[in-house]
Amino acid sequence: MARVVDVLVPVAVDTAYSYRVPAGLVLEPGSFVSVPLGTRHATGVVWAEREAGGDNLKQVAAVRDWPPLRRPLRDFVDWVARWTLSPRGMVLRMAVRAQETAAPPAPRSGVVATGKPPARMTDARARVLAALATMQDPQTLIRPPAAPALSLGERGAEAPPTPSPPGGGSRHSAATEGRLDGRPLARDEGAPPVPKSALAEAAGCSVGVIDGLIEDGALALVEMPQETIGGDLDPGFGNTVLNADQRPAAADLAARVASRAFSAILLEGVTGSGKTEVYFEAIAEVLRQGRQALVLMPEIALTGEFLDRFAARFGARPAEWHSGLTERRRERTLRAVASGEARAVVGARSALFLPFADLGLIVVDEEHEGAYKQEDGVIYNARDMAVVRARLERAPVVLASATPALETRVNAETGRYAWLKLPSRFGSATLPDIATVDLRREGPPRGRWLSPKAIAGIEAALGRGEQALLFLNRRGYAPLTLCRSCGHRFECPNCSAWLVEHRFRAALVCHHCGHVEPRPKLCPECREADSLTACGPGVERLAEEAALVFPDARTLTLSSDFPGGVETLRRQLEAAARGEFDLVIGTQLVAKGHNFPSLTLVVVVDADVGLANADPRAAERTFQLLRQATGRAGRAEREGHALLQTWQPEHPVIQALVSGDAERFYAQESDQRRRGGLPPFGRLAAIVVSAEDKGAAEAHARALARTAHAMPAARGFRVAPLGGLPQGEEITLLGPAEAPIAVLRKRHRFRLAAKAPRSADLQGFLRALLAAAPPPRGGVKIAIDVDPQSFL
DNA sequence: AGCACGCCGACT
DNA sequence: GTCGGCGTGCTC
Repeated sequence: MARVVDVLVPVAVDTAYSYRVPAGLVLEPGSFVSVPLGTRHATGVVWAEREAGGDNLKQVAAVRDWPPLRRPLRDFVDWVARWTLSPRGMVLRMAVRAQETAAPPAPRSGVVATGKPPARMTDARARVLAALATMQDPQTLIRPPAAPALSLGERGAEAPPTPSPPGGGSRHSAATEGRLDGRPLARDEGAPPVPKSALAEAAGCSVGVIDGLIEDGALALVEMPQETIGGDLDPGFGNTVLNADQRPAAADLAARVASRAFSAILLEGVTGSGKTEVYFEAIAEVLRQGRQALVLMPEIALTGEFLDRFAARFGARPAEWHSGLTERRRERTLRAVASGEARAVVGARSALFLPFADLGLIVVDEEHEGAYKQEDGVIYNARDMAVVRARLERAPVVLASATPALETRVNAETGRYAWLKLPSRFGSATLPDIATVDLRREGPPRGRWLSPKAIAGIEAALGRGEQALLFLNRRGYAPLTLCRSCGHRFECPNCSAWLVEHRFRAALVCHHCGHVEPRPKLCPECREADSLTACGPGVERLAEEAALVFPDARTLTLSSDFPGGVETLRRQLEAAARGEFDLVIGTQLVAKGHNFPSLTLVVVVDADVGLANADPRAAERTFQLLRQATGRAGRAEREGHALLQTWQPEHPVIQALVSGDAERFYAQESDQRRRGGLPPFGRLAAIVVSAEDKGAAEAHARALARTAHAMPAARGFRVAPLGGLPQGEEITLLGPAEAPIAVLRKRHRFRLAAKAPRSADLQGFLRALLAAAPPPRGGVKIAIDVDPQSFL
């Protein structure tokens, strides 16, 4: 009887294929193998072994010498595939993509002095030798240039050396040497080698000069050990003094890590309460155990500040994982993660699929963030999948947030998650006091957006040498453009949303689908010239007003669509944090990005933005965003204030912000949603919607799409007739992470939405559904009973 | 996801 | 006459 293995291939198929194992080939579940697939070969993973014969099967072509995919990760792939209704191969693809695309690491080399004088001496050559002598002098040497503390690719080379922890210098080499794939290294006995590029920069010459010296025999090129990635972390490096709230929370988390068992914990703490320090203690415990920690971040691009804090606490930076890594760095990081060398990884949601050797903790920072949702391909919410992975790895998972998602709070209230609260700010800082400005009575004059109260507040803050933030979550110049003569409104041809004027770019832009058109001179409807009016403010327009009202203030306007990209944004945020600007104007990215030590006043220019959305989650979202934005004010010894400009000061969200009573707000909010027939939280559903006209149905579906959270494989479901609906109506079914997955039309027909997971499960489910309950006139309402935490 | 096969429009 | 568009269907 021939041996047979079932191999899952990273393509869009759900079943593992069977292959015959040639004699002498050693395979185990998790082994990476090359198998023939159609006309080509693919690298797949052995999912199961069998003894049964299969004579007409193709053969496994080869084994790859990659470390096998461990059981918990294989189980995770299966679980996520079922949950998201995706083919298992597509989920596997996410877990092995790194291996497939990564380039082998480039050998690192550096130069050392041979002591032999060069045949000819020039100015540049002298500078090189002098620079090398300085860089290799043990007196001036703080850390070798291969400093493992510097893990970020582009920055690694030029970043200043970090002081080494006491007794840490030798620890570094001990940690790096043993693990270099067994490759022999030309080790220099005394001075550490210096990379050519670094030496050239230090000497102020080109690499050519160094090559000349090597040619001459004055310098020698030697191989250097690879830098460590995410390793060399010291749990006792920068011990922090915790306050009375933090201490028990940190001890609780550390104990959970020590117990090596699964648990899910909501770590809820107001902005500035020191959540990060608390979960750092859990990471410290992971390091003491010699295991690995994963920290998920919603926006990895803007986490420079976090990396610095991490380095200050543990003596080195963690490994980073996100889409911006180069191929080589990706490969190095992957090896470090798989071998266990990388003890801590900070990453975007894709890091959840990394092949950790021994994962001891997952932290999901800012767990309420929408950025955790993957919206194409395999649709999932990384926050929920993190809980699943943690369970499979038998590790605790910490969900950290100042403003948890409603469903996470419900899970904490019902005891499904443990709940740690940090009620007060760190040190002497207190939460900012929040007041409203009633735009009906004390608003600005027509065409202006800053109320007298806001202006007075800003002037006072600037007068004291403090910073003020104007927060308006609306990009562009004006959200609506209309014709004064005929009333024509500019709408998007694709999605019927208003087109937003961007004056810097001289364009009208749809923020929904990205459609862009130039701003015309004439009204396209009535051909009238100069009749187009901008209505309402965006940050660009606010910047215009601020320049008028505060001509002397150093003002910075930030918006995610400004040219220059992430790097520019990061630099500007850092400059603002250093106090190089008096007045910062920005969209939600300033609410999240950074701490501003001298910021004492936040003016929310239009607190009603977002409240009018059809999105049933609008209130929750607005509460989270404004609480975060206003929380930027007041640090350390200075008191913070916030002003909310609003047309509806009595609105529950505004009231909750002013009173600071989050508890009551969350309670009201979940009550209200239950009464509105929305799925009770903690048991989220895929929803099929229906309404009078197609446009409204779609709008409603889209809004609900933002609310539903996940969908299991076709488990129990209920069908209820709506009745009395017009013929020809479309009904949209929502799936994992709130994506529309199918549109039901008329009677038994349905088509999958563009982004729908293409699994047999889903199609079979829909067919079964429609067969079991033929839609009544007009349509059906389908609620798929989903419990995203049903695994607990 | 790839990659084949397959059946209709404008080009060397 | 063929090169090539991307629609459909399959991969042990």
